[in-house]
Amino acid sequence: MPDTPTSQSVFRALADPTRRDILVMLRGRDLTIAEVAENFDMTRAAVKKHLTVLSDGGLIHTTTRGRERVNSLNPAGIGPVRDWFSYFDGFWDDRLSALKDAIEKDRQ
Amino acid sequence: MPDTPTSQSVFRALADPTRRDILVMLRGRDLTIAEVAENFDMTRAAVKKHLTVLSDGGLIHTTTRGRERVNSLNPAGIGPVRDWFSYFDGFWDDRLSALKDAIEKDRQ
DNA sequence: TTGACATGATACCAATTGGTTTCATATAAA
DNA sequence: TTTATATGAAACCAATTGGTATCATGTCAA
Repeated sequence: MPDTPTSQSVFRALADPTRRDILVMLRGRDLTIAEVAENFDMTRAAVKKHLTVLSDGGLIHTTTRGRERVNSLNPAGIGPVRDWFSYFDGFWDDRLSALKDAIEKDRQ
Repeated sequence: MPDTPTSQSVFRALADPTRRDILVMLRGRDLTIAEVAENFDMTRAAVKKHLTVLSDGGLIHTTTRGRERVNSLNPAGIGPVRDWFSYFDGFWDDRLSALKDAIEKDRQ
């Protein structure tokens, strides 16, 4: 049983481009480790490590199917990131809107 | 002039807890390097490095005020992250809704 | 059972990262 | 002008990271 994902483990998981690509891949369908590894120019062992980091971050979960391990996106995994970004509610959005308005105005 | 921030530079900037804390700090008001550094148990030089990474990621921008450098949040900086997450539009949200519905149903 | 396959786990390595110290430079203030 | 302040920059260091190769374990198939 992994620890409950912390903000740190999620942000860390998202920090690597290979891991972000894996997430995009899993968006379509669940994949075994070997299937994920086919898409990269690195060993299965390296891919396995990335999958472990993604799992620690709660962004995927893994089930056993015979001798295979099937990796799936965890839809709730993004939660801590959303939560963290909520610190900026009323900042990013407000200022972004203000920026858009300013650009609009500038065009006229 | 820094390079245009890539997804990678933004995600990398967000991966460190100190840097995320700095962003939260800057939410309230703009701060000089020394002011930011007061809040951490590390040297100004270390804080400066973090600020450079945040700047490379386009999450802050810096202006000169005499001998001081004032750091401010860049509201547009979060853009690449939003863009990347849009790969999952119709996944995270849909499945989260489905999950919520399932939980609701289970309660009844 | 025996062999092939899918994965787990470990040791190892080079590059990156987050931190330090030290020194140089530019601006403010006495 | 002299001195203190705020920052920039570089050299250096230990820990972490992303990768490899190797070997052990568990499962499927003939």
